[in-house]
Amino acid sequence: MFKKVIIAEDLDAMNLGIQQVLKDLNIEDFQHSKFCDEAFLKIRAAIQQNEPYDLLISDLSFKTDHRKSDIATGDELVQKVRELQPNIKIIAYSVEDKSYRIKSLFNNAEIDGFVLKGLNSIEELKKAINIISTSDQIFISPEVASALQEKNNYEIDDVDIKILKFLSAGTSQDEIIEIFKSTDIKPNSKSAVEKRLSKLKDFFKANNTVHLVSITKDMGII
Amino acid sequence: MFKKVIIAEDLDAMNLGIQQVLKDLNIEDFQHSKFCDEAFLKIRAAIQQNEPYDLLISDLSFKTDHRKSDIATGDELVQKVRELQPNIKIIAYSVEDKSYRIKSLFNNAEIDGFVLKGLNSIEELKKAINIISTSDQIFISPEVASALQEKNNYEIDDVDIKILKFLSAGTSQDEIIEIFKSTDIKPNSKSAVEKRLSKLKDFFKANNTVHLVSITKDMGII
DNA sequence: CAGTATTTTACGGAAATCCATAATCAGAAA
DNA sequence: TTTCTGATTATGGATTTCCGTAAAATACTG
Repeated sequence: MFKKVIIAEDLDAMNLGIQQVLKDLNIEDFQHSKFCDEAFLKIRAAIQQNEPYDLLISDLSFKTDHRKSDIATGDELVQKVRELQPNIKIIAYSVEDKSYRIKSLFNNAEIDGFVLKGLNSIEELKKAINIISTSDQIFISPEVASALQEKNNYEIDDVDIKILKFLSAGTSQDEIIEIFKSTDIKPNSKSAVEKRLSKLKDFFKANNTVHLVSITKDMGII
Repeated sequence: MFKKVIIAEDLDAMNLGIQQVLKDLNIEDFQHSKFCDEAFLKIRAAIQQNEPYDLLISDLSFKTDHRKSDIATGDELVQKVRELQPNIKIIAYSVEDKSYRIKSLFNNAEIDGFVLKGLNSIEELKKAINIISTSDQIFISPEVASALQEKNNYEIDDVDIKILKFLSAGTSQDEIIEIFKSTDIKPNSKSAVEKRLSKLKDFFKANNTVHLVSITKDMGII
């Protein structure tokens, strides 16, 4: 079982629930952080003191802080922690149920577990901790387990996401092309951007650009 | 102080926090529901048994249920409860920080308090309960208090929202006009819809329709 | 190197939208 | 009734997006 655990979660009411889980599992040594960068600093300090954490339990969405913080989202935190301490176990604990984002957490940050905050998430969190502490298996809440099986035949790349983000920020296609040209982004012709958009609309079954942006916003891609 | 309280909140981990608050305030008689319609039925039953609730603490967003439910969101719940039992006190307890939606809760459902889930929301919830139980004042978390002061000089009406919703669902302007004509919605000419859109873009400082839908989605209007 | 495939770019017409102006209509006031 | 006012509708042209086709550039293969 894990000896030393850190929790990154900003909602105080939610923190109580997680701490209850750890107490039930007889894990005494845990800290929690309400801010992403604070959590990161604690993890780094623990490594330097030769007493690294075994487990990070992290929320994904944090209230945007008044002070400007280096790490704003749980996704970033998890990513950076994985780079800093490759052997730490990570559980994401979130209401996020968009398969695209969950899959990306497993693939990119190589998290070990994903627990969906929900009606019985406390029990699920316990189960996740048990499984992950005793084996190298991953855990994922049953409601979203299908996310990992979906195979995206078509891969959405960085440029696609850039285009979508610009569109949702009110940039016209022509302006996007200008920006791409001036910042040396590879395919920057009118037709290239148009073709990408058309592929995206096809992929997401969107009737038009407005619809496309609406869908991808809902999915949490942008 | 309140004698009988009901909580509508689906996340089990969050429930623990709220219950802690009630215990701290020596409120013994409370129930919680994980589903909106369940909460509504309990409130109605309590009235029929002549033991109505004094206070409803409700979340706003609920996981969409597998079973189809009559009441899907906290907004609806709060609205219906207010109609059913006008004298009940209602506190909304949510991460929602969009001023438009908060204002609408106070104006339409006449909630008595709004507590923003956050770093210190447990203390705020206590304070809210204290204030509301002893007076007819309203309570609103300081971070979002400004929501009530903003005066929208321009009022967005139902038709505006219908248009925005259709747009974000991929309906073209022409199709919207068709739909409006066939369902007898008052201004249903091409130019009327265009004019409304242009006003909306002006109001929300949107560069184009994609931007407009993106902004209004972010604001929680659609 | 020649030949083939894939990607990127170019072009052009159709469709949709954007936007300003003018005509029409309905209700209120004179 | 007439006149005024504001709201709705109509019209037309500029701009943007949409979408297919084709040329050009690049990569890949034997």
